Amino acid sequence: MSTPRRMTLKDLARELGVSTATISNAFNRPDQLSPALRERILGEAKRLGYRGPDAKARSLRTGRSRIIAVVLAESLTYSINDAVASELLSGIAEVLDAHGHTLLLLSARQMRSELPGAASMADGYIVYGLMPSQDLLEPLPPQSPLVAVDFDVEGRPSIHVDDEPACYAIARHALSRRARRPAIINLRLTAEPCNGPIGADRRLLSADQTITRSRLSGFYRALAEAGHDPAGVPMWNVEENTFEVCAPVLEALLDLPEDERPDLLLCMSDRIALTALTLAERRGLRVPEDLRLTGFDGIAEGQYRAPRLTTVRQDSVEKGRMAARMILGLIEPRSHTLTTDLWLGDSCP
Amino acid sequence: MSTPRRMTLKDLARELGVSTATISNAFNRPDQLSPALRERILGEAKRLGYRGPDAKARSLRTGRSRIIAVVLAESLTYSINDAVASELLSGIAEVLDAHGHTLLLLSARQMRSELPGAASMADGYIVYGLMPSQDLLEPLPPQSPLVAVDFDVEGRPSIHVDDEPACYAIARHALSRRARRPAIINLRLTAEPCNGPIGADRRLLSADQTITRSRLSGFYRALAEAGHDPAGVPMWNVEENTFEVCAPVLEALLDLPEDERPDLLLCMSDRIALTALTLAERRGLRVPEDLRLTGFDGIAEGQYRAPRLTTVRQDSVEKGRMAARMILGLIEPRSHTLTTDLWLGDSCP
DNA sequence: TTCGCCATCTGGATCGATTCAGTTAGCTCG
DNA sequence: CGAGCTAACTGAATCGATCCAGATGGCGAA
Repeated sequence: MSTPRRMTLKDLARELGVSTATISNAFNRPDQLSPALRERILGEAKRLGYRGPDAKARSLRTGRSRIIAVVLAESLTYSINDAVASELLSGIAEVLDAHGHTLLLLSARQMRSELPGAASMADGYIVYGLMPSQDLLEPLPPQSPLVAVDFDVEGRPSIHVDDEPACYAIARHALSRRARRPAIINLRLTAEPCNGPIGADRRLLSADQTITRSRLSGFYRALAEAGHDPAGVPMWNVEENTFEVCAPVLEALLDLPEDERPDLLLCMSDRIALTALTLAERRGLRVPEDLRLTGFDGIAEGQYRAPRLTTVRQDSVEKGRMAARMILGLIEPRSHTLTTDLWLGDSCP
Repeated sequence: MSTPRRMTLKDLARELGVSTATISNAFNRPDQLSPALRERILGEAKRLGYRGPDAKARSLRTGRSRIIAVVLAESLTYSINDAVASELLSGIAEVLDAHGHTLLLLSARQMRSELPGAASMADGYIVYGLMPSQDLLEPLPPQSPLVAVDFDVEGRPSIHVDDEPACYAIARHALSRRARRPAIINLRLTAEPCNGPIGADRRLLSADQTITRSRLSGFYRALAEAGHDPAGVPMWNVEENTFEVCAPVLEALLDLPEDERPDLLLCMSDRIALTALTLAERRGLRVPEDLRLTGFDGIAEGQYRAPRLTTVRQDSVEKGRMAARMILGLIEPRSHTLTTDLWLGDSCP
């Protein structure tokens, strides 16, 4: 006889001899009916195994699903297994949960012309770190709220940290002690994959990823100020902010003959810097004596290792909270730039 | 004047002079109408800006939402920023996406008596690594499919790896070279938090987390076989599989006087072992000469560092794929145990 | 010619709630 | 006493699709 059809609000109304509107009110608007009746309804509901109004029906009727979709750049593996992204997500989840919403996870590669499954029914979209040039946002319902994190979308609010000044500051600090041969290790520049050294032709101007461009621009400013020709400073690219992708690139760099090997690495993330640290130690290079390193993000691991990482601390949890509040309409949707702190560690004293 | 009301299937039908059923078929059942008409409908739909059938309405009518919820133990911060969990998630996402489903993320702490927001409308639930004793699953709709990963739920399919034999094998290998003072570092044992050394009273029998119990039991078997009294082997607990939570515990352990300090650490995860490795190096302890280490999971980072980690490799991506296939009904829902590989590295040769 | 069949298309009931515009009863107040 | 008001509750339309049970027409076979 299969399943005995889930009990509906109407069944419960019939059972209790009241109208469906009253049942609905008992669940959603306590002030619309007498406490006594409400008690009786909720009690009977529990007794009869009615599990509350059906979410699918409610979302059709009200037009709201209580789902917020988070669109992550790249694959989920990459985006999720990353201290920064996971802090962002937990900040988002914290606020959503406190307001009865849930989080749908989408990766950029799912942004085909038609959104998969239920993605189109989200009440809003938080989009994290896409490349502006890839126009992946077209399939999103144009009317729904959208907040961009770490990049910009024309006409939409976005949340950033002060990447440029922060990178200027950390690079300035690093260059206050003379560097014979500084180098920049940067995160993905463009949609086109590229691991390894980058020629001057494919640099700042072509940088598509917003944070990469801002951070780079901060580094350049400090380098120029310190008397280096930014265009002449070696730059190496890593496609993904993971140990396994960074490692080969950094190994190639560290295996350069001593007179070509950089003595200062301005890294665009702590993950890169920590990978460099691990690989340097393995080669018997001393940090900071033989190699100085700066990071970005301020992830916990960087502060536990010896030497402690010199880095820029950003509060990704707060970034997530703010994005969520904005998408829920708890604060005015308007672009924000959060501040960061310079953490002087031992990797670049 | 607000928004000019989203165009509906009915509007499109009127516009084209066909029935709504035909429009619906054009989108969902191409074989139910002539190719020519279908062409015309899809063309006109695009021209008029009709973005396809509304997901909310569809899910009410069909009873399916195309959403699969993944319930993660603990907070999202902890669960997500973990190589194993993120591999699991990406395996799940890969399969879901290929079949037009999307992934809703829930944390165990959201499992209150009423599921938040749209969580109750999921078509199925994949639950990861909860403690069986905390009965968090009660709020889930009892009829919907459920797959448990890394633990068991009465009467439901689950997916495991062969924790016990794998841990037996790696401990047996580790103990084949005489250990003066082995110790076990294990993941959370019970719902009640506990970081640090654990007395014999709160051990195997009280272990609530399924994988902890299985792994521990494998270690015990090998220890007993090697002539150690398992109950006498020091055991230290870490609450979370993160650098920042493991570090203080391991620091306390490594700072013991030399004659009390373990010379072999059987760790329940690579994260623990890698943290131990980092902290040991910082103290000038040589691995494996002064301290031997084994891990579990086979995460990438462990194979890049020197010394390479001796560990048990499990395929978490495949675990995720299998869970997703099961929940979508692509394979028979039945408990599975995946096999693992022993990877002999240099941390415990 | 007539019958049956298939391909194609249609009408309308239905999914399970929410919500708005009432209705009723009880109470207050001049 | 009766008008007016409010609190408490109701009936029915509605959200936007899906999908069953037909209706229609054209074509081939007997």
